[in-house]
Amino acid sequence: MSDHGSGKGLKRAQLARQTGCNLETIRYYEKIGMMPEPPRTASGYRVYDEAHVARLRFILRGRELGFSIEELRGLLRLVDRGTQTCAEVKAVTQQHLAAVRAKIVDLKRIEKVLATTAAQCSGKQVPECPVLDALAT
Amino acid sequence: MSDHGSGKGLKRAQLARQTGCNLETIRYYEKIGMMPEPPRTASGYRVYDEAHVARLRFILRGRELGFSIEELRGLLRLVDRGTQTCAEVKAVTQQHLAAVRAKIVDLKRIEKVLATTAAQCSGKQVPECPVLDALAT
DNA sequence: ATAAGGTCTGTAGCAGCTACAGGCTCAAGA
DNA sequence: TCTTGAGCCTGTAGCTGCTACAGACCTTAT
Repeated sequence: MSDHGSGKGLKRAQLARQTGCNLETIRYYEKIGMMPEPPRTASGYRVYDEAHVARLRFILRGRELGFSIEELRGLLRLVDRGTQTCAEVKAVTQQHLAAVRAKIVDLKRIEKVLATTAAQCSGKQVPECPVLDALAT
Repeated sequence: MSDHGSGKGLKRAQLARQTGCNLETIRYYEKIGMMPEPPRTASGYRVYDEAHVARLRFILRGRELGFSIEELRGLLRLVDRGTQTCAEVKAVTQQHLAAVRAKIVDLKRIEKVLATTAAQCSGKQVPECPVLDALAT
């Protein structure tokens, strides 16, 4: 009763390899309901198909773009419902885009402080340091 | 045997107010060794002085600038040793600056993808959406 | 005397994974 | 056939940096 890999199904490690996802993360996404529970072999091994590959790719790509799990859950709900509209998806995306832009602004502010402060450092073997002064402010 | 607030010492809530730090975070910083254990009143209340205020401000400012706890621990070790040099501090700072810049680059890339994709959305009540296509890629 | 507030402790929770330990199962070699 | 080693299974603990309780004590005001 062996179910060795010549059929169409993928085992977890194969899915991981195909998508570049960490092995354990796949199980995690299943646990939190982002990935559907796949069918199992008689001995309990998970068996994935192309739809699983596509969904996992979707999730990973979304994460790469910085969507939170909750945001992705929202998008996936729309997709799963099958009645999503471009308008709905666009709204989620633009909200996320705004958050990304805000983060960029924040980091640029930080960058400026760090850069100008570090530029004032003598870099010498002396105890006085403008960075410490800046932090002590 | 009351130790009410007319002396120089601050209680935890007062330190929190003076620094803008969350009440519980102070205890957390103590637990992880970022803040020294302050003296206590006879009944066990923590009593802080100006040095504690300065140190907490240092930590909070560092966090604001995105230094990790470990990075700050490094800086504080240098400071506590009392023999830090400008060169040492500068090294930590520039390393962090590089990380911040890398994050900015990353977010800008993300921003571009999101912006250009969202710009292609019709925003209509139709199921097709370029964002979903982009995610499915 | 008592009620309301502050403080104390330890512990659990958040995001988003990642990494075990301990036990099956499976394919292949001796 | 037996055994070895890899792979899979489960549950749970760890990571970062907090934040928020619960339940017990202390302090202050009335």
